[in-house]
Amino acid sequence: MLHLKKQTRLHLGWPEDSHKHKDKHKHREHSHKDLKRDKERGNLKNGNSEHRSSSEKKHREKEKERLKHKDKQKEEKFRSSDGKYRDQENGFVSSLSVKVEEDNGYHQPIKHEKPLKREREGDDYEHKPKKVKVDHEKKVKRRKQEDSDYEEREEKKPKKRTKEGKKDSTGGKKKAKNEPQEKWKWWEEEKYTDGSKWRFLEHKGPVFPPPYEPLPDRIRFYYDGKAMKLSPGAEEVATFYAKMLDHEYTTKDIFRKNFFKDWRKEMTSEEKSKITELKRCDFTEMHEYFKAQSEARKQMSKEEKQKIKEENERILQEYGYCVMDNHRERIGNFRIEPPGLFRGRGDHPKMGKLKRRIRPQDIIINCSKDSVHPKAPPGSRWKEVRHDNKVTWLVSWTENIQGSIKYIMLNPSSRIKGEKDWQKYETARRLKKSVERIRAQYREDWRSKEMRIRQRAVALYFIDKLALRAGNEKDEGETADTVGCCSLRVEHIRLHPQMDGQDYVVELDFPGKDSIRYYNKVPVEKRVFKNLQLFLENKQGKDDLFDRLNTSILNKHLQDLMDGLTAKVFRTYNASITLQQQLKELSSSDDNIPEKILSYNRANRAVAVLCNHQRAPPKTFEKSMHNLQTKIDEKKKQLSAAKKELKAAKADAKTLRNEKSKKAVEMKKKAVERISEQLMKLEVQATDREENKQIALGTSKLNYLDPRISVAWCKKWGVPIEKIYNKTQREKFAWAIDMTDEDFEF
DNA sequence: GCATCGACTTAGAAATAGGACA
DNA sequence: TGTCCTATTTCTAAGTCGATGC
Repeated sequence: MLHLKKQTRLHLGWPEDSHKHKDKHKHREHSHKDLKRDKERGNLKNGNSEHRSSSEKKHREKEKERLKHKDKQKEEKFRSSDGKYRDQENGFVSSLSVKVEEDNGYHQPIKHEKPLKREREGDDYEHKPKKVKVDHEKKVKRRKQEDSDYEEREEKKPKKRTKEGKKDSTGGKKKAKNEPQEKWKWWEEEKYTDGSKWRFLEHKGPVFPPPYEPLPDRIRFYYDGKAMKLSPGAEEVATFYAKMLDHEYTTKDIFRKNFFKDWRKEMTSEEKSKITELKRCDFTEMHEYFKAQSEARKQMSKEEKQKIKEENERILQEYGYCVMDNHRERIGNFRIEPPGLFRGRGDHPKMGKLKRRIRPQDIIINCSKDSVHPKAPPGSRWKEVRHDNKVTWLVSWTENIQGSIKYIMLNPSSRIKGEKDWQKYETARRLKKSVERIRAQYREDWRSKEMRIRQRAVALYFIDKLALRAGNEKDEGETADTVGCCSLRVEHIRLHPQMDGQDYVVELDFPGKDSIRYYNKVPVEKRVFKNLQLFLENKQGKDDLFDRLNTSILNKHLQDLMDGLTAKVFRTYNASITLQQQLKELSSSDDNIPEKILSYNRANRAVAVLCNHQRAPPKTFEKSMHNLQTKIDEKKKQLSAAKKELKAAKADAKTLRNEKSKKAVEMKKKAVERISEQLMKLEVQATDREENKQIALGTSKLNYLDPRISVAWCKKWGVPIEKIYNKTQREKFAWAIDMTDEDFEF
């Protein structure tokens, strides 16, 4: 059983490994600290474990025992202190002021405009009985039928657009809210097979951030201690910095340097000649002003807050939805990113640079030719309006930091996202069928005569076993120095023929995505170890470990092994299969709902550890733990008092020997049991929270775990789905919730 | 074969909402 | 009713991977 202990990296289901290295693979730790913890607490149960304890009772006793002796030692930090990786300490960021949009020539929500044309979900859609799969022929037939339906519908469109649209301007949301049963089951329909993403797309375009509002005259900027009025352009950029004064970013040299350089570009020549050093600038008055503003916002009356809320809701209704193929779908991010200072993660060479304001002439609109095109704000034009139904985005622009394209796309609850998500898990399930063959293949390849094949095989082993990311090459100097599997360098790996009583231990230590540190010591098979030794020969720290490999080569090979297979499918597969295995092992019919949920969270946590999903400990973590501890202490006192009372009652019963006193004993006994139970729950909660301190569950839940596993589990064990998925998550996974039976197997 | 681009998914932090509690 | 926490939502950076062009 998985005991109440710190989570360690799981051992995935590896038959070949287990028969060859049974004992060694027990220790697939996540870090030094986990290694230590494991030693202290025994290993996390793994998928192949032969030591599954059968009794839940035993488990609970052990749990209690462990809790009693819980090691209070502070956790060793995941991150190294050499500044190479992201410091996850949260700094405070002063929030931007919220302003009501004004007409500045930019797009802003316009009241009482012609309402968005909306055809209710299901208007034309013929509801079909629930089913999980449709066979191919049927699918094609259906899609064809739909296409002709579509054409018919499209013909009717213009009329509806003007008439019905107006009539239905505000009713849509209410209707949707009141009648959730009307939700469109896109998963019962056919997918497009021609590569197109939609047939009809209509939307209102993006919402621009409010224009810059100059500071009141009383708020001054000081240079060399002297007040100085800045030009509006320079002042705006200065406010970006002023707002971040409390943030750790402003202590970083690169950030300051980049900011100052870009700021000077916005200055008048006079300002430029005066302001030559950042350290002589004093933004504190501005900073205080924004802090006061944010405070004032918090102090707003209920009515004021309500008004803002209503206004936001109105904007959401108007701009937050589009019509795609006859269905009103929620847009994910319909607001244009406001200007500010770039917050790159880790040691990002561009942090602090000015992220410029996006104007309508920067924007490309994508919509149907025959839709009502979004209007550019008065006095402006879009860069382009195109009609590309081979893509899913509605709006795009090029950002000025990396020169990359940003998009406005649909919400995860939309058909277009959901279909893709579903497909992703189906690919992972196909991998399940092929994984043994693929593993056998790469094991064979470890012995290849060709170096490139050996490298490919060892890299794939890491991707499979450790759920590493592929690791594309990155532009040096343009982004933070992070790596994935294929881009690992010599400096990221150490080989230990023997370590902590284990043979062939590989120590991995590198900055991964978002500069999150990956640290792991893992015993590998001898052949892998020998290969790694070979790869390292005559190389320096900065050299690539896999110099004959890149993600393109790897993915091409994977494509040959299985249709649709890429490196990231392994992460999805291993995450989902781990969840399923863990849920099987941890769930017990003896458990009550909270205990079952705890098991679920543990299974989820096992995946998060596997995928190295870390988070900064919440700012209030220590405090909240302290509060919980206080509750526990109080409960303990209560328990000892109850025990005393029980003892006294027993003594009474012994002397009195009557029914009443016997009853009293029973009552007191029950009280003791009840309080014990409550205490245990609190302690479990504390452990759960402690275990979660630096682990983020959300990412895996949202992106890696086939929701059907969770839905099936909920159904099987009678756990309400709401306990596992919140509203947003239920919307995203509506397809899985609707189609999954309790016997679903990933 | 490579560099670059474009589209899309995955990611943690920050902002905000809302519920528990005094 | 206000305050404090936690949970949820929003935001946008940072990945993956296929297409394209030379």
